[in-house]
Amino acid sequence: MKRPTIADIARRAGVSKGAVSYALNGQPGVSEATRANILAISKELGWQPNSAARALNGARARTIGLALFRPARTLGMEPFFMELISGIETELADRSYALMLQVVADHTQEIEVYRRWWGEGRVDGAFLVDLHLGDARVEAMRSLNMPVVVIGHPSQAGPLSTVWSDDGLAIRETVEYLVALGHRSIARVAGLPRLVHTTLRDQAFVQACQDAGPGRVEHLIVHTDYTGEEGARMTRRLLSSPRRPTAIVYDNDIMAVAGLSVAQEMVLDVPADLSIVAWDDSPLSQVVRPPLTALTRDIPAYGACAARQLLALIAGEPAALSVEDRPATLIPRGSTGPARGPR
Amino acid sequence: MKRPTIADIARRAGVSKGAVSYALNGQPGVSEATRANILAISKELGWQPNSAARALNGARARTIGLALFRPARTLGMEPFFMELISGIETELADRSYALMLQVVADHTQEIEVYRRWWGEGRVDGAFLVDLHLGDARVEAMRSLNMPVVVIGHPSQAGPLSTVWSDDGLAIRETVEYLVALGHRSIARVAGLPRLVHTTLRDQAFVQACQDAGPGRVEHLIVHTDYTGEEGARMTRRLLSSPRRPTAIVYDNDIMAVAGLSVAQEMVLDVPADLSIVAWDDSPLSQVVRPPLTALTRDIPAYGACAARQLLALIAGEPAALSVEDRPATLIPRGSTGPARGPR
DNA sequence: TGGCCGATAAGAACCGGTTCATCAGGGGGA
DNA sequence: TCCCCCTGATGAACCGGTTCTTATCGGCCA
Repeated sequence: MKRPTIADIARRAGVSKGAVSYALNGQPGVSEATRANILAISKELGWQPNSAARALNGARARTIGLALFRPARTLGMEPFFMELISGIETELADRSYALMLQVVADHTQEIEVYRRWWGEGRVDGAFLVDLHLGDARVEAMRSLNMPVVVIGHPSQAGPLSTVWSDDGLAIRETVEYLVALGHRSIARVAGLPRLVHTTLRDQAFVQACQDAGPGRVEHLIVHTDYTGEEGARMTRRLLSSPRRPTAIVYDNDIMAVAGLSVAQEMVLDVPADLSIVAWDDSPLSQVVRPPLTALTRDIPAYGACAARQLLALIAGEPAALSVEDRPATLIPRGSTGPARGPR
Repeated sequence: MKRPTIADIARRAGVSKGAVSYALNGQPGVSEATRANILAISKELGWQPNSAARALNGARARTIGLALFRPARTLGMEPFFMELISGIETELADRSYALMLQVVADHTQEIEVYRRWWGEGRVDGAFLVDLHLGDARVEAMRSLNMPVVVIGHPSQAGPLSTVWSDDGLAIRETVEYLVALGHRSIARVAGLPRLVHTTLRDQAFVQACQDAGPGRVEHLIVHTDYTGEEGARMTRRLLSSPRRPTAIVYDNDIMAVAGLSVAQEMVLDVPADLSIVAWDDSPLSQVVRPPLTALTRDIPAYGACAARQLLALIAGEPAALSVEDRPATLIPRGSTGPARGPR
């Protein structure tokens, strides 16, 4: 009861293997009558192409790789990756591409995994996420000559194709909104300092505050590892300092929620005493009291965009080196309001 | 600049393809001197085995499949799957197995994907999650004869191997705890009614309430789709009813947090007026005020356990049909307390 | 010195497809 | 009537490994 092969079909139909191959692939070289007969027999036998045999002839693996370097625990917390993956999937599923996923312990292992996958012909291309300054993965992927799309800002991506959105714009919008509300001391609780998008957001944040007028807006940035614990700790520190900020912008929703809890624990009213803005919207942000003002973006669409880009690259189609997706937009909710008091 | 093959190595070493194959796979048939030489050359050339060619000889694909039927959006919200996947990954990564992931639109498509993957020899086995009553996937997988591990209770899994934990026990523990705190009216905000684990939890919940003594504890179950919106809506309904429960047990943390917000919005004190318990712990549960009492389990460990089971099945090792993982345990936090008032 | 055995290696077949070169046969044009 | 070309189909080579069969060589023992 083994799986039928094209040789079985050929025998049944009384033709050669070659004819069967042509018939099944819709290629010329067989008459319509024979083709119909072969198709009928293959259906009857329940034939499925063996992808290994096809791959051996230089065909695509029809699979895309994604190695994620994230501690297992944080993966569960951050909706970002799951949403990104589901967005990628929507695009891949249509063309019956699969996604090969592996969680890795560090970037060295990540490179190793990609090298193996590519070397073994298991994937046709891959994504790179969370680029940091001087990222070794860029050079490694370039030398592999594997189709790669970087999900993130092009600045550190070298010759690699990128899909990105303008975080600076979103930060600027946020700062201007807070300044308009009368805030004159704004803090930013940022993510990992080495990541490209963190530094870009940092720069944009500082710039936007300075642009509000010389010495008009005090600004402060602290870095974290994205966890709620760190977010809470940093918030506690900020709120205990003599020059307490009246608004805090967090780099993800987990930290924003943690920060909100700390504020309430310290009997501060949000938004009267403190305004809070979260980067990345999620049900979490909407469910707390007050609901959080958030920078929202369509992450699945972002993933889908990256997938399209990678598929085009793999197909050898002409594709832009860098594709800019829509920037995040500010959704004001209950956690932001006018700054209280004089000054 | 093509990828080197064993033929290239053979030529360089002046030996036959067969000898190279034996040398690279640590099999007898070549002298130690030749083996060392071949290994050196293969390293120098940067040779990688072509997985397609290996698979063609009946070798394993060294890949496991997971097709997920979940609306893209909920995937991002629920930490469960990401944690499960990261747990599976830890086990797979060690043996350099990869995980093939695909998000599907319904169970029919899920079966189709598995049939294709298996037929094409792309995966060696697969997981089945979220079994529902009379699930067509069970029969489909059985007829495919593909190694499969069901993640969930064995009751509907037919002849398929399962990895599960005793949800009933956890529910019972929770109810007994609430009853001991003096609660006499307990509601359960459950998940999708057709899922096996939902009905099992439902039954256990009712049983535990009845076991507290005839007519002693009022109980009520409402079903939802696991979203925060539904959780909020149901909570609002429960709390507005004349016979308001003094404790609510939610089937996930998202709904529990949403429920907490609703309670606070209705100016009820948690836990004085209402006790809240969440199924599945997450940073989310700990970050809100008060932190939620939760049924916590080690989901990554659960996934790792399932992965071990599946790998054993694939290897043809003797494996138990059904493996029971540790049940969830109750972590009391600030959201539960004594029921207020008389009765 | 001849014969036998084990170690080592070569060579070929095979896995299941794709693709190229080749060929038979029939129809049409000169 | 002859020749050419096109269609439909065949058979073989090939992809990159694994594995089985066969061959060679050297050493050991009688």
